[in-house]
Amino acid sequence: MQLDEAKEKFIQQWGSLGSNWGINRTMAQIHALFLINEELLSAEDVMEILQISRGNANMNIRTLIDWGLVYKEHKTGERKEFFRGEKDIWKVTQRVIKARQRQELDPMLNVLSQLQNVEADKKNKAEVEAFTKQIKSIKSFAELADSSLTKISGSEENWFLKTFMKFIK
Amino acid sequence: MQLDEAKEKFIQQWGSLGSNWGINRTMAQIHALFLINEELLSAEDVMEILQISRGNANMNIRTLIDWGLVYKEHKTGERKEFFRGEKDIWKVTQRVIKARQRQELDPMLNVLSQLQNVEADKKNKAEVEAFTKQIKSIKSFAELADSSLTKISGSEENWFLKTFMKFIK
DNA sequence: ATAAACTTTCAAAAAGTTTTGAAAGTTCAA
DNA sequence: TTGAACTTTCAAAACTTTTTGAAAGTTTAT
Repeated sequence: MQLDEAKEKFIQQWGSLGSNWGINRTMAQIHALFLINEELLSAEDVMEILQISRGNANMNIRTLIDWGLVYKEHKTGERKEFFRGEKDIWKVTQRVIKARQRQELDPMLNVLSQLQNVEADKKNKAEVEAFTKQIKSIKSFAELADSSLTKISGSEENWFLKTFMKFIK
Repeated sequence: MQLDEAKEKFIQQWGSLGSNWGINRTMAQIHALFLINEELLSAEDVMEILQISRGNANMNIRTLIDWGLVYKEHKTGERKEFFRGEKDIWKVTQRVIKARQRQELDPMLNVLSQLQNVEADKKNKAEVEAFTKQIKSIKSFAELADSSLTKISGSEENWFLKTFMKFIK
């Protein structure tokens, strides 16, 4: 396979992976581009390489910066902003976990807490009890997942490798 | 909060969680309904409770059965098919992991393998080397994730609890 | 203070995904 | 074998999300 073809294929695959996981395709594609691109790129470069509009490129680069997956950089003598990607796939994983944990798990835990307080009356006592029990079990699990993810996203790669290497036997 | 309101809220939240993670909203809502519903339900019941069409209900119930999150059951004397949900949130997690691993991680690993064989020529030797190195590192990580997930999805809840309890300190 | 060079926003358009419901298919009791 | 009772399919419609690009905003060198 030729290098250009391989790059294209990687970008497409990463894009479709993202889009299957609720991350917009273009954002994932821009991220893929930065993962395999050694040079600094401007917003304009990204627009050209991926054939996307200015607004789209800008918005998604901003989000990638927010997530800590892309860094802003200045070339001396240039007005334009340049960007480079975080290349370390372990750091990438940690930052994606962090962003999505805040976005999804936190609101879920919030709702689950609210749902633990359901009023019962004579008629539906048993049903309310069953509901409350199930919500409690889901909430406990979500809390376990939450702290596991927090631990993972705050730890050194080395710790992770050691732990998981052991644990996958 | 009243029970009905709480159920409704849970179904909505589970639906939006699903839809943020690339699982269609209705499928997640049907799943939520089965998570908190003790009785057997027919396709018709699901249609009525969630106010969705026959085709939609049928298609998503089938997928939930495929994933191992809903079971088909027969009531004696009834022609109609009835369904009940898997209630154990740990089993639910394992089965979701398995389904999505097959759907997403396997194709990704596949593409990454292909991308390791890029032809270099005089001109772009260094660039090809950098690309191959990065792909290799992404692939190693994906393989680690894959085996971790396989281990998790094949293990007992108890093992999981013990391991993670220890590990979150 | 100006204007050139850039970045950001946002409403409308396009693209993508999900849902509907009528029609086709299947199953089962008689 | 029939037909009633159900399940499944699929093309079109509805809905949701993403993308565009022109206009507004910002920054910087002079």
